[in-house]
Amino acid sequence: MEDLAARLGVTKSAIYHHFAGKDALLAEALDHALSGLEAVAGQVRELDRPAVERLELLVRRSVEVLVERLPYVTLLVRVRGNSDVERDALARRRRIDRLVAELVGEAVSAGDLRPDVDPAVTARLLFGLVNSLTEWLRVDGRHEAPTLAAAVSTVAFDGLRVG
Amino acid sequence: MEDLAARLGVTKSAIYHHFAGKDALLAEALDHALSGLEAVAGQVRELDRPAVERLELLVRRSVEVLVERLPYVTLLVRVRGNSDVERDALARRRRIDRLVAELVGEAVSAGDLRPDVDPAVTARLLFGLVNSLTEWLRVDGRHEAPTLAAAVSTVAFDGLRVG
DNA sequence: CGATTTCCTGACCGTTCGTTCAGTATTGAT
DNA sequence: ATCAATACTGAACGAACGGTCAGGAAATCG
Repeated sequence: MEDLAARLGVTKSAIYHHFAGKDALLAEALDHALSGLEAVAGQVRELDRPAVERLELLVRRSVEVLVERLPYVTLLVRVRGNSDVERDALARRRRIDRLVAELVGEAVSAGDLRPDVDPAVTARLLFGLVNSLTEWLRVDGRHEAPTLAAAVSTVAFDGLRVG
Repeated sequence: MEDLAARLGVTKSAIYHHFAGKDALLAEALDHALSGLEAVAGQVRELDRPAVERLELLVRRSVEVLVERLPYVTLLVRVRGNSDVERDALARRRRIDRLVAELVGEAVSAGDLRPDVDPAVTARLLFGLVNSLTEWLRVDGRHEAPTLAAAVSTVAFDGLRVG
């Protein structure tokens, strides 16, 4: 809170004028990440297309949300459940993860995704890949969201190897 | 330190009998992760094989080290550089990342990896994928290291899609 | 203009947490 | 049995940190 206040050029008290406490501040920030991700999840869920296509769209849109709301998603992926607020965020995240797992399962059943890798593992690797962007991405114009989304999608679905 | 002491069933002072301080403890733990990863990096570097093969071997071996030393690698990937010890660890990690980037570059030049994705991005996605295992992996016998290494390698190099 | 709400400061409180240290068992070698 | 090294405990210290509160500018409105 002190660092944050210093960065804002105000005192800690000023922050407490606008937010009930550290937790409330965290909750708002996490909600900004989660609401974006939940929006694309809902959007994808209602789509009347094969599971693979919906999954790929979910991945691409998630990357776009991640780029657009990078600081908030970065915060989200670092949450470990050390407080009620964090546990609530994890619960919301898990709901999205479940959608991913479902789509992977459907896509495997439909014969569009390889069945030789455990679907549960596939789902986790898929979003591990997406979320790993927060480890190095900087919004400096060097990486456009759609380009990055395409790269992630290509690597995940088609692999790095040629031929 | 308090939590740690409690978990060990001793007082905090007992820890300070064996370690100079929190930083020294962290340094040893991080070194245990880094030495393992550096070992496979060195092993791969000396191999006289095509870059793709060396890269794939590096990925598989890294997954095995990650599984074998899970708590330590988990610690490592959470380090952000908030102290000298953490910055030293990051520097060592970056050296390994550079090897990955070099191998990806070579493999692309050799025509074995797709050139339509920025090699720097490819390298980061590749190890983002590997390191994302720390987010959910639990060593409970449900996931054998070689199986997991194969899954990661398959997804990264051949992709999820069939055909 | 005055009144009220909004925004913010500065000082302070209580807790947490890494660390220190004097003293005490425990172990092992001679 | 003696001595010394080793392995701790318990109490305390001090800095860091989240949070509170009385009061004062600054903006807003009738």
